[in-house]
Amino acid sequence: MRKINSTNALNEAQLIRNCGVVHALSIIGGRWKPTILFNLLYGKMRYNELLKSIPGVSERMLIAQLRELEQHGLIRRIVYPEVPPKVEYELTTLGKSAGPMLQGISDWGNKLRNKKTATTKNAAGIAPA
Amino acid sequence: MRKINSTNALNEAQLIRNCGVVHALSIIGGRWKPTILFNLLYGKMRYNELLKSIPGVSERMLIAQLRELEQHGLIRRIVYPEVPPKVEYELTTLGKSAGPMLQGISDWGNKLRNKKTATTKNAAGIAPA
DNA sequence: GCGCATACTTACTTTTTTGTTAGTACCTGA
DNA sequence: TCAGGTACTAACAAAAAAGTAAGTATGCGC
Repeated sequence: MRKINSTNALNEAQLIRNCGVVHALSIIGGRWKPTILFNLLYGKMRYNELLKSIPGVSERMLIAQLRELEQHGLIRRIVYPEVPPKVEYELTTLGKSAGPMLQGISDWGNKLRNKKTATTKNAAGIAPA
Repeated sequence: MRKINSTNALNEAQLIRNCGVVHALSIIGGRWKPTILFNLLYGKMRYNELLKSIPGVSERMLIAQLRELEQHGLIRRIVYPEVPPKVEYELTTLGKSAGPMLQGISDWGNKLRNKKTATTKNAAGIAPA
């Protein structure tokens, strides 16, 4: 849980106030949020669909990240009063507005990875597996 | 320290491989890196200058982040063989290439903050301090 | 030979994030 | 009445990130 008076928390709060990047990353950063957002860029998804399409997430983590994204207004939770339950998640306008930025970050990250692979080519010019 | 076989580390490694955003954030994310990079966008800086211009960093943290940025090839460490020592840090080409991306993230973060402030206006239309 | 300045290291503690496991609630159809 | 499907929740444990405090090396000027 967060200790609001730890140096750690105070530093973070101050950086969030002063640095747009830190602020943005506090909202879209973290282990699973980028992947969740990318999934939702293509349209609504149910909880179980997300769970299956993100290899490695635990239910706890998925729910936690969804809750945070919802609190920050990036996604909307749509509950259908059925049994068995049905819940869908979709991006809000704000969430969609993060799309180009995410794409920009993704492009930079991928370019970097390709560059690295290229640099590590062996004599035959074949990138390692 | 990192335990290379923890689920945590394995999940991270897998996401870094598959998601450009996670990959990029593993390099430019974290508490202090964005601020360091922004400082260096304007030119070379000495260790002590960085320390003073980033309120709240400890020496340990600053050094650790500088080392990581150096290892990832975003910055270059220039040592002048003088006494007292003089060390400068500057962005490499790769580091500079992160500039527009950082700006994009920053813009999104700042826009979000302004929007929030605007929404929290009181009846007189004056944003709270 | 002692303190000063710079750029770090090291050992250790606290805080935060992430993961594991075992539940809960609800109605349905067999 | 009992398993099945869906979307969670809660208690706890492990790992990672961040912070604290004290120390190191070097040559210079006094």
